[in-house]
Amino acid sequence: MSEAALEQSCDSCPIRHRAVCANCDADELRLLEEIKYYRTYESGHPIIWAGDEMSFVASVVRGAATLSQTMEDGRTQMVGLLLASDFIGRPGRETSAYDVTAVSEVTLCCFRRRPFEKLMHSTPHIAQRLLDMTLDELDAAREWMLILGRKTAREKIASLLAIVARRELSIGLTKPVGPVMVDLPLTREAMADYLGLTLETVSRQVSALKREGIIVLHGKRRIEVPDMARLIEETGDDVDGGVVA
Amino acid sequence: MSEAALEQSCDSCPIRHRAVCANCDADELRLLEEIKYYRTYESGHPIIWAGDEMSFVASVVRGAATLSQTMEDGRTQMVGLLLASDFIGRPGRETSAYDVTAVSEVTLCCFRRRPFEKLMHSTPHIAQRLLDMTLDELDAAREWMLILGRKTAREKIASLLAIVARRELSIGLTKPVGPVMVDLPLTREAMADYLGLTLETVSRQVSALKREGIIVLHGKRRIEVPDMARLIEETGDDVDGGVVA
DNA sequence: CGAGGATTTGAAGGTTGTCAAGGAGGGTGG
DNA sequence: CCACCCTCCTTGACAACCTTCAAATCCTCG
Repeated sequence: MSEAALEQSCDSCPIRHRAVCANCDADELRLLEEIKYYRTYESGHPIIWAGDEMSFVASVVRGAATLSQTMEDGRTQMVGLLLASDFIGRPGRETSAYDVTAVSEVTLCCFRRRPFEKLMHSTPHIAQRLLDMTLDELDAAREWMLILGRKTAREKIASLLAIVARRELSIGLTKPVGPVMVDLPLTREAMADYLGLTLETVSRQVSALKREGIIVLHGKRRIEVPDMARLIEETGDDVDGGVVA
Repeated sequence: MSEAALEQSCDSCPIRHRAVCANCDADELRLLEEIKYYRTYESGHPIIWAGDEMSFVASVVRGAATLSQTMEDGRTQMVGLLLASDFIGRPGRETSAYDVTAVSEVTLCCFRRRPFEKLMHSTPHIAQRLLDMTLDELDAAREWMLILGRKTAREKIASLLAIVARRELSIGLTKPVGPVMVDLPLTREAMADYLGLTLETVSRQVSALKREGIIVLHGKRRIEVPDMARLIEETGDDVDGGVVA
């Protein structure tokens, strides 16, 4: 990791209105700024290992990171995909329960843990926002449980693409009609760890969707979805938007 | 469902110190008592359907309920097991995202949703406690993701039994050493819906664990674990307590 | 005792995992 | 500038685990 020396004001922060600080007023922001610092991690590098002491909690400012668990024999399961504005760490807990890894260059806005916890008690705005974000994450985790437990390999792939596409749409990176471009910052192995599959199965199913024209690959990581409705049919979900996250 | 006419005071409530009201002082409890009422559901009966308007949120006082999602073609996945002191509903959301079903006779302590939401804003103790509980649920959901995505059928069964056993231990229903008795309020089908398996596979794996002496059945739903350590070996988890929930 | 649901068990088949080899792309050094 | 290497990806053959389909047994309740 590298220390980003620059002091950056919260006013110009790109995640100011979506992160854990979204509900804070000017005074509260000032308190946060006293305990915050930036840190950048290179793609592929670890941010925290499971069991490590967490000296900070943080917001993802830019880039993507994954949350994963690994069993003794090496089987690993991703349990979260952290994008801009997502929160890392659990107030009140000393150590991380998961591995956190940068999957692209990631910039974090870190808060020293102890002062942050104290601040949470004195400023309900932070705790309120964190509760909302945690409830959203819980819904997302439960949607994943359905995907992991009950969907076929093909449906899993389609679901992952649909979820990422939907998120890109919601941020406004693409228009809601016509072909959608999806930038997947994940290797085949990472996709497999997400979906509870092997990388070979992922590769086969991606190839199948490509053969059938449901997706078009532009390079390995850039995917075009000519017809979003057709992709969503492949997810197995209720067509009229029954999905949560 | 049936209305439980009895007025019950919070003072004698069995979940007083573990539910969403755990952090409340006497004054706050009085406010809660004004908007609370009890309701009982019979085993097998629905409490809420996904998409229904939620007029209340609630704490489970007694019994067990499940949270589940169902796909169009009938595949269902359980995403939560609600036991005594667990919270039902999401403040700020009008409708339920999941089916909630009683799997044993269940008594709920219900709060009308609107007043509860207002109370949450004025009394941080409630929001704080709810945040803690939600973070615990998120950890539990993520543990399930590992189970669903990466474990074998045998490991899944062992994990489910271990989780319920651990929970019974934490409530103090059994002693931490020697044989542990687990009361599983789930049919084989419900277990299957939990673990992302078919009921036949569940039955086969339970039989296998029984044959090998890792568990002893007393009737269909009551399970004895002679040696907890041996069961935990079968879960595939790190032996020295690496599991969260 | 009979009915119906829950559970167990068996046999066959399919989806996904495992093992293995080869291909594509990008960066480095001669 | 090109050969080489490394990583990621693709594809094939086979095996394993789990599901599906089917039937028998157990259990509870009227």
